[in-house]
Amino acid sequence: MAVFPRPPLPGSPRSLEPCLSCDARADSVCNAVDDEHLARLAELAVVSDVQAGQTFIEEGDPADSFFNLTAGSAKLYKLMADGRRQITGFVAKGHFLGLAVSATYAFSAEAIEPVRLCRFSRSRMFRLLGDFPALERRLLERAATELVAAQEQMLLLGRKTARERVASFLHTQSLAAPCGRARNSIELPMSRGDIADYLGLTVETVSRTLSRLRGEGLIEIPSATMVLVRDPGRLAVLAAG
Amino acid sequence: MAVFPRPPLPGSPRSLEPCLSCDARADSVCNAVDDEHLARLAELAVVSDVQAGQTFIEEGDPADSFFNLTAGSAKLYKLMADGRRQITGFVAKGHFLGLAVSATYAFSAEAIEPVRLCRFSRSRMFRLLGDFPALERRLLERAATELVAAQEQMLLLGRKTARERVASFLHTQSLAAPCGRARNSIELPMSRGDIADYLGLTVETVSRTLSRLRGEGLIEIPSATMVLVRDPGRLAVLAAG
DNA sequence: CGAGGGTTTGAATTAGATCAACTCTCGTGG
DNA sequence: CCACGAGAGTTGATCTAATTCAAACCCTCG
Repeated sequence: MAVFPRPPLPGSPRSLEPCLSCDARADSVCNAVDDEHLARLAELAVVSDVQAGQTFIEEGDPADSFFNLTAGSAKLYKLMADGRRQITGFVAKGHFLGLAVSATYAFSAEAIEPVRLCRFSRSRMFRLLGDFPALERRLLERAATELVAAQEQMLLLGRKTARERVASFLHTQSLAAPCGRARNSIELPMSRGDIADYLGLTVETVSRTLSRLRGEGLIEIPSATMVLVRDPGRLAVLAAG
Repeated sequence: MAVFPRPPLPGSPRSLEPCLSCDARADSVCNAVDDEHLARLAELAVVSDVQAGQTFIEEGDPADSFFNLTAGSAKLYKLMADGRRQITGFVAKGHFLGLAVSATYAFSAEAIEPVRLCRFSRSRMFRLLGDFPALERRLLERAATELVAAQEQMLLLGRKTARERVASFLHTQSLAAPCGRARNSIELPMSRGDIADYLGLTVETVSRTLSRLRGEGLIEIPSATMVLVRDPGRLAVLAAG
């Protein structure tokens, strides 16, 4: 459970400080803006906290804001009328949200762990973007990166077996590990249900598949939220099909 | 079979003309550049033609070029080692390709119908982009649009039934119809195999599902490459699940 | 006319879903 | 401290949607 040293006061006077000292800055598009101009960005940002389990973007709502996630983690998803859900991604510190061109959000977002985020007015942000080409470039790079990830996920969802999907997921998670964590140790803040909805499977299949991988000595599962990769090589091979 | 009035001569002197008179310009990111500056763009463009069935981007190859598709249509896809294929999108006139941030292409591209395309050196293009913020903005918009489409496709691949997938595909195709075509008439330049690899299904399932939709009076199939939507409303409902 | 794609249809098979039971964990309160 | 309950996770048995295997059926083109 993350604890925030500086609980945000809604409507509190904005200052440059939160941006300069933001520990998500290095991972974020914001670091395309140098210290001296950061104030322009900071005065647009409204910081807010979101509890675990709370939805902070609702698909179909007017897309007024950009978001920058500065702490915690969240899931992005789309829902069908009957409740079927597809999680399109998990996002962590430094991730930028709300690039949508349309007037409404194309997905929902819900905090998995307590989240802190910077909210920017879309219209003001767009105006600002004109003055910061480096920032815009960074956004373009991010979008391109996400597009590549999305294509990889389409391959997974369209063509991989359950086994390959779970292996791919573990493989990707182990690569995306925040540095300074034990090698081959994967933290899974999301539930099995979330993993299932991300991989286009059911909870049961995810659970069974994990158990089987454990039975084969590829991984260990010391607790439900932690996986140790015993054999990264074989896992990678499995993931690739 | 499209016939090009002006067969490109490789190495032919580049002029502004091909850009000014390009009939893909209206659909393309290029129209963010006004007439007087178009020359800057034109001098970077190398026009080339690609036959149907020919691959013009190979996954894993060095990503040296951007492409702008000015005629014809193509499929983008990823392959697994054993030949499984996921088509991540079909692209037509006006589509921009090759935004990848990494040093290599993340997907392959193959012409479905004869394709004409403008090739731009990535490095030169990026340099140029600095002088044309409107162009860069347009790229960002495109990327965002594609990201939204990709999320929709993930929902389809992860959570929709075969019936819903085929209905969604027909629905989307009917919306993306080039204007000036008969309402409710869908041209399908791609094969059943391509559709299957796009929807994460087999050829047989696609064929069976189409037949069933026809049996139910939702569509007509006057030829393999043409579908008439009899009941767009019910199709849309089906597509949504 | 016949060869060879692409497409359609049918029968058998199976990976994963569904349904159902059980376990584990963890927080609450007696 | 332990009993209890609720939710998440696991495991087993059955079922089914879609795949696989197999056989026509078309078009198109030489």
